[in-house]
Amino acid sequence: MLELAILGLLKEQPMHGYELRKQLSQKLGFFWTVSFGSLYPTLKRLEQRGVVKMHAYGDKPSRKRQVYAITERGEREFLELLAESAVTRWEEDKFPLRLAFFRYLKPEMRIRLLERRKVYLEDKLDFGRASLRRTLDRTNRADSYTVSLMRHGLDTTERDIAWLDELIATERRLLASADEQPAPSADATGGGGPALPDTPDDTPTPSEELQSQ
Amino acid sequence: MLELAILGLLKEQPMHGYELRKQLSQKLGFFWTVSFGSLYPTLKRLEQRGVVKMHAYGDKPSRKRQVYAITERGEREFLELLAESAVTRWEEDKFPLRLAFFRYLKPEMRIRLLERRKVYLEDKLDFGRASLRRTLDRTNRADSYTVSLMRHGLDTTERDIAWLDELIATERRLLASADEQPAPSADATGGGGPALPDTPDDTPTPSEELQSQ
DNA sequence: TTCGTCATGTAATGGGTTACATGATTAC
DNA sequence: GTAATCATGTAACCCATTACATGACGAA
Repeated sequence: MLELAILGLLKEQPMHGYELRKQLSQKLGFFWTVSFGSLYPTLKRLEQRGVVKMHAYGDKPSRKRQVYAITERGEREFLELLAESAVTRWEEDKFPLRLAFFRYLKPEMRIRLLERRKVYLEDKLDFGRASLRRTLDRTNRADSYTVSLMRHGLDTTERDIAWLDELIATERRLLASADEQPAPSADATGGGGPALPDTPDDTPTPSEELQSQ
Repeated sequence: MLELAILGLLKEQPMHGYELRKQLSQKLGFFWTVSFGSLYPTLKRLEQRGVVKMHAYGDKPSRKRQVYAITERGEREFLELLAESAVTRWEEDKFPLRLAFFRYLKPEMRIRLLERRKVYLEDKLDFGRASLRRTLDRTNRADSYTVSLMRHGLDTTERDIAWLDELIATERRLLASADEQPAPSADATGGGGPALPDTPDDTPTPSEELQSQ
């Protein structure tokens, strides 16, 4: 989780730890934060693994500032992490982070991940509905708090799925319009409202990234 | 988290570990599960702390079955845990569990907790809105996935708050009607639809539990 | 001069997980 | 007889946290 986030941010530009954390709080902070006690050791681990490399500024022990940059190996690992590979406990909390870096994936892969997520949520929904039914059957006077909680949970999951459906639909439209006119020029997405322009801030090409190897 | 859940379930009836986990999956499983590797050590810890006590059935090393029951100290600690005390990282994931045991709290305490939760969610909402604004301002073409994610997150939080408001309103109504006729008899909640009957399955008194000391 | 924020780190702890190991009992 | 489920546990690990420690720099 942390590793993916670090690599994703360093991909945009080299940074030192403190700055990294600030960006993390600003860009991903609305659903996740990290402490320094976790960040610094992780950076060292990443450096030893060779996915980032560090350059220290400031000769004195004071005024030190260790700027990290992503390496080529790092770029590769980032994409692997992002796309799937070591996926344990698939989602629930990790998914938003993935989505935040979706622009680095090919549309096909995006759709694949979105649909996987959907399957997961639908399973959750089924399980939740079964739980609710069981709870209501088990006794004529089920605990009202639990019931309310379950209903609200089901509600939320349903909305999550609907949201996913929108994302998937948009993605498909994008894919279709890209097929029509294979020229990778800008504003090919059409005018409509909630389209996904798919253009990052200050990062590589909008249409044809991914898969360094 | 686990401890609260264990105490809450043992409060209903004594059980052995395996059974405990099954109940956990059935009753709270729609938002949380535990592995045995976590459950058994926790039970031992709880026993050493004196909040549960164990009675082993089956003399041979085989056919063993260790039934745990909550102690009086356990009852006290349970209520403390449930009501607040050591509240770090207040909520987000712990709140649903609390709610599942809300019937053991006095209405006043319930309202207090619900409102605290609401404050937390409102802060989150403010923070989220600020993040979104910042993201949209920072560049004319913000990353659409992040934006969509943020909007959906805000949406979800808003609905969470609305749900909380309902719970709070119901709770207040309950409190008001209890004030009118101080007799703690049944069906004093009124007829209406989404009222909270507040009656557990096979647990103590419906209106006047809590605060053993 | 004191406070906030920049900047980096360590140590202890928390709260779980997965994988492994063991063995009895029940259902097919 | 064999597979699923009942039943308990241990060891290694994961991924984070909090609390602590250090020190420079800029602004009030």
